Amino acid sequence: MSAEFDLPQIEPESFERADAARNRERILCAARRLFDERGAGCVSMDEIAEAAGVGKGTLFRRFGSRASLAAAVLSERERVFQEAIIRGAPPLGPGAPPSERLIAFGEALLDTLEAHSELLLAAETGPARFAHPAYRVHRLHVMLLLHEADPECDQEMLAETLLAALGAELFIYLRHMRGISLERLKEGWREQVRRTVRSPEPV
Amino acid sequence: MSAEFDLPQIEPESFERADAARNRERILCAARRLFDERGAGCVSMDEIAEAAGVGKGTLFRRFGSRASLAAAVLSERERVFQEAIIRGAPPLGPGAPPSERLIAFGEALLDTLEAHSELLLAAETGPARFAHPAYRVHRLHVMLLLHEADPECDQEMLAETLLAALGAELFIYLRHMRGISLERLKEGWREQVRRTVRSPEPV
DNA sequence: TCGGTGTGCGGACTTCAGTCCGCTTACTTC
DNA sequence: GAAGTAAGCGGACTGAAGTCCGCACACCGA
Repeated sequence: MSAEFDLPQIEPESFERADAARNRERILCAARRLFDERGAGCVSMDEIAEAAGVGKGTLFRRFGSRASLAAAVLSERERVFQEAIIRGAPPLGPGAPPSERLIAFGEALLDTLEAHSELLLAAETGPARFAHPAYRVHRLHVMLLLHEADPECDQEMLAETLLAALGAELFIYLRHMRGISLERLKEGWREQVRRTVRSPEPV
Repeated sequence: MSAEFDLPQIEPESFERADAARNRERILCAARRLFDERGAGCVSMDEIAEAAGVGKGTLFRRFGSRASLAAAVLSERERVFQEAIIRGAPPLGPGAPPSERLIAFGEALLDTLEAHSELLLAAETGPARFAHPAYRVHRLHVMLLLHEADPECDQEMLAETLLAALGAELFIYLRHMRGISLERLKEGWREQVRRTVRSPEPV
């Protein structure tokens, strides 16, 4: 079932002039390097443009905003993650019971946050972030698993609220400002999934 | 039990010179008016300073940031809300069973979001927002109710993740970009609370 | 190979949040 | 009431995101 995603793809940009493609690579490359060296919060768009050897206008023409650029830098990793979810081994991929897959999904996302929270924070800007292809894939995945686990529930709403618990702002606050361990965050996620996924108590 | 909050209070600012107090009032007044007239997203700090008849430096000295100013504008409403939670009538106030109080709490927050989402969005900036006094009161309230409902659960984590479902960004996306009705959002909250609040299934 | 054309380039410009610092003035003390 | 002083004021300044538009050159057809 979970194979019929129509993965909204992020990059190819149907037909692109050669100079445009080259500049895009340059920009992504420079951005990746700078974000990596100094942390996403300490790199300005001007610096990225300069390091890439292109004008600022070009940078914004390609990527539209700082948040989009950060998302584009993350997209390779995201592609691998989606592959693991859709066709990988259980419990992340198909084969395990839905609640276990949901748990594995959240744990994997928390691991990504642990490794790249700053970049993920930069990619999460304003309410529009929920419309981003990557987020939509996550949502759809969670919805399908919830449906499998409990066809009666309102998967659409529950998926949104479950995913809200995995947002970068909350993660950074809990992990770095409150010092909560990654393991405890994962246990919190497991508990939330266990509580959410059972069919409702009979009244 | 819920009376032993040590409410982190927001405004009084122990002793203030007369001109400082006057300027603060002017600023709050102008901000309230402009936010109201044109929407929080379309008002710059310069405009507020000008409308208040003070310099920009004064504005920032008083309120520190745009987000703090928005929070301050909301604080009167927040005070009333806290009063209703702590000493008001059930189901929001004490007297009702904890799950009902939790439901009423979320519904009240959703009503506030419906009326002031833009302002709440402006007040929610970056991971630091979770350290704001108002948020901490909400969290403590939810934790106490969860503890009452189910002393075994990890109230701290569950409170954070439940509250994440009531964030302004998610609300604006669901309500205004996806067009989901307020009633459905409330029903989603009720379902989430029902599922969260029961004690875990025996294994 | 050589125009014609429209996509894409670049960097000056705008806007806005937030900072800095020399000047002013409300309160205190005598 | 006068003088001292520190809290407070204001607006010029900084830095960063995002826009605009005249110019260049990559690609296409001949």
